[in-house]
Amino acid sequence: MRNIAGAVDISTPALYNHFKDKQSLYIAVITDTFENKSELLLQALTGQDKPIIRLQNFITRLSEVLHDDPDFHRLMQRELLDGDEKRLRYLAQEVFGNSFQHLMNLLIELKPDCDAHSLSVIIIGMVQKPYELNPLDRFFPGSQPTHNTPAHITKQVMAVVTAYLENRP
Amino acid sequence: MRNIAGAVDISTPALYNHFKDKQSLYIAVITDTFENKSELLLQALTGQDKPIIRLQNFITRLSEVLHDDPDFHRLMQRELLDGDEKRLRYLAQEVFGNSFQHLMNLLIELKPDCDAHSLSVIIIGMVQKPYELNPLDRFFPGSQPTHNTPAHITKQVMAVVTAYLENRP
DNA sequence: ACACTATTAATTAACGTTCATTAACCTTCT
DNA sequence: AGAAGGTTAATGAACGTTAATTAATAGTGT
Repeated sequence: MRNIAGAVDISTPALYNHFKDKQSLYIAVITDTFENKSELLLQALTGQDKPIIRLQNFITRLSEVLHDDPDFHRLMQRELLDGDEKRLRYLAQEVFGNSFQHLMNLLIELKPDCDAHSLSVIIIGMVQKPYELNPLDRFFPGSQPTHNTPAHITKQVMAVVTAYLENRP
Repeated sequence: MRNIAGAVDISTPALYNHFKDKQSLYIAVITDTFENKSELLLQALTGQDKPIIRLQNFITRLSEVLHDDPDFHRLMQRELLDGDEKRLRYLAQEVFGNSFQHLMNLLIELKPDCDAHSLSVIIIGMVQKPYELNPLDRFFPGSQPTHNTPAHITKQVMAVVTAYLENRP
């Protein structure tokens, strides 16, 4: 609370005129941050384009969001680690549930016999992990900063995913 | 420190007979935990089997490790979020660097023209994300506990990866 | 137009906890 | 004798929060 107050140049108790306590300030931050982002993702998934293009738009958008706003990513990871049940349920149902459902529908359109749920999780993992691993990756052999741009990630992920979607067993 | 002391049934100051301070206790925990796991992964990658089988062994092993020891996963995520540069360098170079290098070599064997670094990160993402998303996923539509077993994850990830590896453009 | 009042939002000072850590001392083996 | 490992009590810092007070702003009756 002292740090936040300092960052906006007011005294610590003045914060309490705007937020009841630390918990409700935190929830306000979470709500504001996540609702903006989920709106962006939903747009990409529900456009007028062909399914494969919508998938690509989603991957690009998710990648951009993670790239442009590292705080969003950190906040998400922190919630996944330590969020209590109530907040996680809110995030799952009210914030990201809709996008996740649309992603699954999209994948079923593209490959009717696929396990849409598992595949959705896997795709999110492919996109997000480069950013997550970044602090470690900097010290890995073969690491290049260009590997963490949305364009590069989209290209790589799409290559893998389309190979799977077009694969007729 | 109080909690840890309580968990091993000694008073808090008694901890200081065994660890200089909280920081060095934490580092001891990290070192112990991660060195065990990286050894397991390295074994899977460097066996006598055919490359594709070694890849599958790696995916299975990583999945098992994450599944059987949730504390390992949490510790890893926490380090990625908040670890200072020194600790991250140690983890990258001394603990996981070797495995990462072997994973890249393996992928180049399987698909010489691939971007081994990006693909390695992507594969790790596919395996790890189901566990990472688990707290949220429980509230998603279509979520099933069986989706988080090592066997299921290995199957799904291998299906996607082999489709990409076998894909001849 | 103007005094009166209520609300909002800021300030300084302080309180009560919790936390990691240390000091001083005791017990028990070798 | 002394090293190892335990205890209780105390210390100082950091943290979230409240109390008491004050300055500024908006609304209202005259």
